[in-house]
Amino acid sequence: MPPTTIPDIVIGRLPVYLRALTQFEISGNKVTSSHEMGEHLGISSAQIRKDLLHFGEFGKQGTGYNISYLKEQLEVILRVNQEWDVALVGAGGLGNAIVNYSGFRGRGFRIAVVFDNNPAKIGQKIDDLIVLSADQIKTKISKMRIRIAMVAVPSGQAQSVTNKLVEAGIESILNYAPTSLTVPSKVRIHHIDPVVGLQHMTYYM
Amino acid sequence: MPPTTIPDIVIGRLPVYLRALTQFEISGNKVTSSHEMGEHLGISSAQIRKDLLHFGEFGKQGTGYNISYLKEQLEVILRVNQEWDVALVGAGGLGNAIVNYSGFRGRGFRIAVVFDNNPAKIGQKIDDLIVLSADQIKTKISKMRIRIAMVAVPSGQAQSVTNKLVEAGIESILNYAPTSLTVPSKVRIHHIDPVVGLQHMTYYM
DNA sequence: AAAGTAATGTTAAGAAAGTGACAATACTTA
DNA sequence: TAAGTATTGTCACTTTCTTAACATTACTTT
Repeated sequence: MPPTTIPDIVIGRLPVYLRALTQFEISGNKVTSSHEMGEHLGISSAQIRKDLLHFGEFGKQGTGYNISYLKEQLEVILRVNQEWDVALVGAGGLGNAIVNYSGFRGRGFRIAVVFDNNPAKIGQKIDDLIVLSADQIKTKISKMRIRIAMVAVPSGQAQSVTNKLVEAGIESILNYAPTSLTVPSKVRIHHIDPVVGLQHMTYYM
Repeated sequence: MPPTTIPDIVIGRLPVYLRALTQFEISGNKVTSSHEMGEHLGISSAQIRKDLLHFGEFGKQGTGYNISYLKEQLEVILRVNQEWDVALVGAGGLGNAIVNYSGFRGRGFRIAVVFDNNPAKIGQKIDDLIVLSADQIKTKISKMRIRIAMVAVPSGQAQSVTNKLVEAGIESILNYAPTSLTVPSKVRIHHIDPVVGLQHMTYYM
């Protein structure tokens, strides 16, 4: 199954399926169906079946999907059957919240290092991690072989920080700054902007 | 131009266009083009023109788009030419970061009230706001006529909090908990889950 | 054991979204 | 002023995505 042929929009739904399966598992269920998942997520059952079929046959006709098995398979597909070290730039309020956020662990990610350019922040501890100077981004990330980073600095600094990260060899960036960023095409980027979601909804109000 | 006929996916891109225009404006530009915007956002110029044309003719042939004019128009379309009061449930690390986040102001939103169910948190001040008991969600939201809420509580409590919000008359919810939520069809919901973005990217790594 | 029920895997049709091309228009330069 | 350049508004085409339908398979009940 060559990954190149699978639409990106399908890949984007897999983490949502994975999250739903975790919920079902916590509820004590062993088996689910495309219908149940679709109901829960507001997606048609046909779409879920078709999406999964891009990667193999994970269900049993007449029965449905074994939750823990399908979960494992999705974790392998999404490469989160391992834990990725992630670098965080920005140790302000948002950065602190990100480090203390418990939702990364157990879903494939671990904040391994934090940078900031504010001398008052450097050297301070955030939950086990000592904040390093932004000057060390390149050396530290190279040395630690970190491939994923999060940007949680003010908009004005986001592009220059991103440039440093790219230079350091980062391949994927999660950007919390409310600004678009320019990166080489080989670097993947995702944006977390709550206002985009809010404005999308106010259109309908 | 009847709003009902405009695809939701188009609406979803408007906040991104608006954000880009703000960036251009900060850079001191007065005029932009669909080509420049597309370049900046990684979207084709034809798509941007087509999206905007759903709402009217905002550009001038040969010249491009006046940034401040197009910005104003998008703000009107998205209903953010006003400031919406937003209720926040959850005064933990994430809730604190949300209240202190400066990115809502100036983009149409203001955190107007904060709730938590932890007695240790109730009565505490977060940046001008006093944390109220979650028991007051219904009365307070009704009284203040708040229509938008954010959920920043642990996954296990997210659904019950959401139910309360819906009962209080909330129309749009921004959910920070890493879980899907069930709401009546009249209620709009958006999810902020950083792990979904990360897992989307690790697929390609 | 047979009939009934449930759910997948799979295909084809339909719907939606995106792209390319170009006439019309505005500005710029010689 | 005339020619050249830039860029929108717009349409038709192409590609992509979604949905509906159903044969096949597995389980459940009588």
